[in-house]
Amino acid sequence: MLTNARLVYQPHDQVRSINAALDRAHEICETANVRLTATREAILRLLWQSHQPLGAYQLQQQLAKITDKPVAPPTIYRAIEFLIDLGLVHRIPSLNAFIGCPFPSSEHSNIFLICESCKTVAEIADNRVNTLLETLSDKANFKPKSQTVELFGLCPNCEPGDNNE
Amino acid sequence: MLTNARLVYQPHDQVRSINAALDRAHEICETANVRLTATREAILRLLWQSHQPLGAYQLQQQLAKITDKPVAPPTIYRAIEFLIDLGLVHRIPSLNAFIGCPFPSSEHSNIFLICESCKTVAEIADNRVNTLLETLSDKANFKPKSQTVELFGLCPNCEPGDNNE
DNA sequence: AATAGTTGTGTTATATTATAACATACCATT
DNA sequence: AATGGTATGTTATAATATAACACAACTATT
Repeated sequence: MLTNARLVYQPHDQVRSINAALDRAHEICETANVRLTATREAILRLLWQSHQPLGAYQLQQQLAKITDKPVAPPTIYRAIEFLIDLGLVHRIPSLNAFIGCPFPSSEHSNIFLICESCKTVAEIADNRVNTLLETLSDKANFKPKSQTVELFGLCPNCEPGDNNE
Repeated sequence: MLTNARLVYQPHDQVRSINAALDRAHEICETANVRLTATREAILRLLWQSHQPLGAYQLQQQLAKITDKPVAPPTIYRAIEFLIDLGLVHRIPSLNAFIGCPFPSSEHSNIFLICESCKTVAEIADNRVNTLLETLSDKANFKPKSQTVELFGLCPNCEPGDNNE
């Protein structure tokens, strides 16, 4: 099982992990022979900085603060699309929002743990889920291509009682 | 495993199954001591008739055809919310659309098989998925309350080659 | 059957999310 | 510096969803 739950739910060295991730993103773009432009990188950074998913218009506002040159929705959506195609960002359909993918490049199954209280989202990848879903699809003669799994509930920090030990 | 896949993917007696389902819906409402008004029932019927999920504005259009008295979005959304709360209808977040639940009242896990070609949606309920997701949540100290699982792919009728035998 | 309380709908306006269409700028290669 | 591809700017608008308040309809009790 692959997960960023510990990272998300506990304090850690944000800057360092983000820089490492950005390096990784640059590599990925180089390999794919596409450009991680300033706007795209800025949006990726914002999404990775936030453990809460951000909507397109939230991203627009945040960008405005940093770059003083306001950016219009189409640009935001185009950058997001670019990042999603590379597997660097995920869309969370039930929230109309986006979040940085903690383990890009790994083939995985997009299981999101969405905290209904603090809105924090962690991600899990687990092959057993894929396997099981494929088995079930098979029985229905359905050929799955991709999937989204969203769990709504309470993260350890918001769960009353025995918190994250 | 509970599923309506066969029903969705193969021709069957629509009218009869819908009437049975509506009877069931009336029962449920009676039990819950709430009212299945004309608008609500009409929307439920439309959703059950369609194996493709319908958006709120599509429902509005379809309703307009039947009732000649046009209904505004808030009414549509209110009816949908009502039906969702009763478990008679599901929202499919990635499509911003709604679909009738084939097995209301059963506690289940909302696994949607969404055909990318014909847009048909079948539903599966399977406890193993729930169990597995609960196990994974546990490891991350996450307490799940509800979930949505969406699979995108091809239904047997759209899958090239060996079709639904 | 009148009343009061609750629930449902009508109505208007508007918020929020997302995209279409076309123009311009940027960047790499020749 | 001309070309072709990629990225962004710009304007307008589509599509989805909700807020706020008024009115109507149903329900239960008198």
